[in-house]
Amino acid sequence: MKGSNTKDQIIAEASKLFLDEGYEMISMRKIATKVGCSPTNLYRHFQNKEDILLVLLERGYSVFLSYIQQAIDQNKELEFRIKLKQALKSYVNFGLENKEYYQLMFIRNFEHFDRVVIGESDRMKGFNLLANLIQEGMEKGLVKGDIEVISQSLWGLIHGITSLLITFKNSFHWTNEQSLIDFHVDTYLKGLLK
Amino acid sequence: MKGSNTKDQIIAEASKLFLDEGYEMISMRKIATKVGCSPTNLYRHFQNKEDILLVLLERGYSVFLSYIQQAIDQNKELEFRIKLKQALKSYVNFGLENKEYYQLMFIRNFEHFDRVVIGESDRMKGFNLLANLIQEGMEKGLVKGDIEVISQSLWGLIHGITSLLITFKNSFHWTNEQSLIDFHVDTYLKGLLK
Amino acid sequence: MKGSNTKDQIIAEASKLFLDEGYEMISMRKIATKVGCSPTNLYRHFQNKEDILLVLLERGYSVFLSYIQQAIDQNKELEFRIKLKQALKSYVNFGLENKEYYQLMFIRNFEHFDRVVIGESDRMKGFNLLANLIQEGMEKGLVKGDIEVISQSLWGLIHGITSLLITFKNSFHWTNEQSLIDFHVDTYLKGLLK
Amino acid sequence: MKGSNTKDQIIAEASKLFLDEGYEMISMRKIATKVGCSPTNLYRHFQNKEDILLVLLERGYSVFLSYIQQAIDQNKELEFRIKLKQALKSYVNFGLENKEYYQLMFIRNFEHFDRVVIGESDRMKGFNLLANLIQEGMEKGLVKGDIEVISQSLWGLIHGITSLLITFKNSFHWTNEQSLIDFHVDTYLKGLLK
DNA sequence: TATGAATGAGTATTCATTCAT
DNA sequence: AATGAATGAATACTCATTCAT
Repeated sequence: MKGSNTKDQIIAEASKLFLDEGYEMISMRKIATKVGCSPTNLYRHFQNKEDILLVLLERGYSVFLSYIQQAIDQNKELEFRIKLKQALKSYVNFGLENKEYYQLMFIRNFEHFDRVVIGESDRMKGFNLLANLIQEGMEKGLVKGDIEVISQSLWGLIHGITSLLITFKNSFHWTNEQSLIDFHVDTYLKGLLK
Repeated sequence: MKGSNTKDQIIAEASKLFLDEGYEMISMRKIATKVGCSPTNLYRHFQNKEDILLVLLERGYSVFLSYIQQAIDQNKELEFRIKLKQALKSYVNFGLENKEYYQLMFIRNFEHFDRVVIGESDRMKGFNLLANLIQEGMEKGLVKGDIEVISQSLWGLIHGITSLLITFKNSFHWTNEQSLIDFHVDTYLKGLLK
Repeated sequence: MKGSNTKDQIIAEASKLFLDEGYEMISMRKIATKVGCSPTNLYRHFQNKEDILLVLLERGYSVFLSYIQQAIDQNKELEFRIKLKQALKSYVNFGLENKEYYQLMFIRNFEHFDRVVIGESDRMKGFNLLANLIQEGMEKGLVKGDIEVISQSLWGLIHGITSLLITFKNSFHWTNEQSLIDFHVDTYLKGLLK
Repeated sequence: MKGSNTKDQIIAEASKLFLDEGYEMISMRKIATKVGCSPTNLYRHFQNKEDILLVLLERGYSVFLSYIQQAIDQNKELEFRIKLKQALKSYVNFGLENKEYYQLMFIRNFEHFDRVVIGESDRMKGFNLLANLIQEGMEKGLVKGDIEVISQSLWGLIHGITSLLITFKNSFHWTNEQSLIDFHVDTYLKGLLK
């Protein structure tokens, strides 16, 4: 009828496997076995292994952007501090709710794959949404400093907590996730704003 | 000193290769070629490929701890804020000056390798040095809150900026590194400290 | 006429591909892509890949025989030397004007394909037309010697120049084709005929 | 001690297989099986499949040149006609005594393999030895015409009989090989000389 | 301290072909 | 008359590793 079911299955299994064991450790055979089809059949749906990753990344970026955009849209009319905080939390939540995507998009670096560079601009789009917010804060006199420095620092702030929670999710004793994130963002914003 | 020269060469070449192309992409043959010896010879010095990584991680943790410890020792007598800031900056500098180690220790996750778990306690030691500092700040009344939450947030803060600078060192236009780090830490500490 | 258009297209594309890259290098998928249909569809028109080759060879032999026969018919009443020369030139021209067929029929050897043996008798028919001519020459007292030896030598003569011109058409600097062939045949016939 | 025995074995088995079934039909596995070693081991001795072919061709060209050169050297002082005939027969004999080499060098065309082009110049060397002989004949007034045309025609003469005897060795009833070759060359030379 | 020879298991990928529609 | 989905078997090649020397 609509999209092939197998293709979706492949994406689902591949993203799980890629996160759990790493892209290079996963063979087409392993994916096929999980999906329950022949390795050959994977090539009906994707040009090659890299192509699976590419499609995965594209989906990831699209979901990512919708997270950020939605947070900004929903809090349009609210106070700047709240709007900014919600956007930052949205970023972290995207990561925690989509660990596979986050890892592939922001922790691993696939730029040596030529075709993956496409994704770069998508990563940029998300970054720019953040930068625009900061710009707004500066215009309102709530934020001071170099907009590039501030944006990059903010990215570091939220990437740090997100990636740690993903990478060491099992090997470190984390306090309650949401309080940690709240504290993290609040503390930084207390220093940044006004 | 003691260890053979070849062994050091192997570690040097392996760590470069592991960072540049990823642990899984590097074969024993590639390492041997770089070192200029036979693949077989690697096995005289290391049990297997995983063992090279293990030794590498051990060295990395040792260097890492010395960075943090030194920062704390050197600023023992200074104001708490400065001491803390220097410790945090030390962490970041360790990463930037030892990108290979940092990536293997904090960005990649090798916990599926049984023997690597040993390293966990070393990572913990570094974390505890930080936590002790916070403890000191709390005792002095300069910091308030849950010590675990604060330590983890602080780790997120500095891991974020460090890992971004390493992972996307070529594919993102960064502002001046040191000013960025200064701003990053200062802003957060402004919010954290009394 | 009768056969579907697709079947002709398949034969046309397949023979080009087989010559350019070799029978083994060409996959059903490549043929299908060139034709612009699905690989599956090839099997509606041919039993399998070998069958495509077989049909191709059959067509080739039929064209081949018509070349030789026509040369003989058209020069029936002329002097023997001219008749023979025209027949020989016809052979060469068949090759040069049908390089794909010539290569498959006379340069490659597909006798390990059971079904291809059928073609053998066709190759024989062409050979026999030549032998008959020689027979005629012997009866007229113009040619002397063992008819088998002469026929085989003649075949070698024209096969040599034809196959070289086809196989090394790009990698050797040939003089003018037709003068070369004329010289080739004339020189030999000068030695052969009375 | 001297050269690895396995390498020679590989070359021996590969050349047989390449002739019998064709380069493309032969897999590394098949070669390894014949040799009695693992497929992997082939890669210790050759970079890849193409490299086996390349080494084979190089050996072939070297043997080929020695055949021709020897014939010329040995008959240096003899009458031109005999010298030329011996050179031509040498060419044919090289083919018949080294069918695998001849097929790979003169019947198949591997020029789409970049590295094989090297061989081109070697093929040229053999051709030039022939051309030089003709040149000598022309200087002695025994041969008349365009030297290029004559050389190419001569090549066609001997390639034709050689390649037919190799390609259709089993599927055609040949008269006695040596008488056929003698007749073939003699007839042509009768037309060519004086 | 080092290496050349070797291998079993694995890699991504392509093959000719079939089947249900 | 044609196709999309699928596959088992094969392809060239690379892997980490071992063993005899």
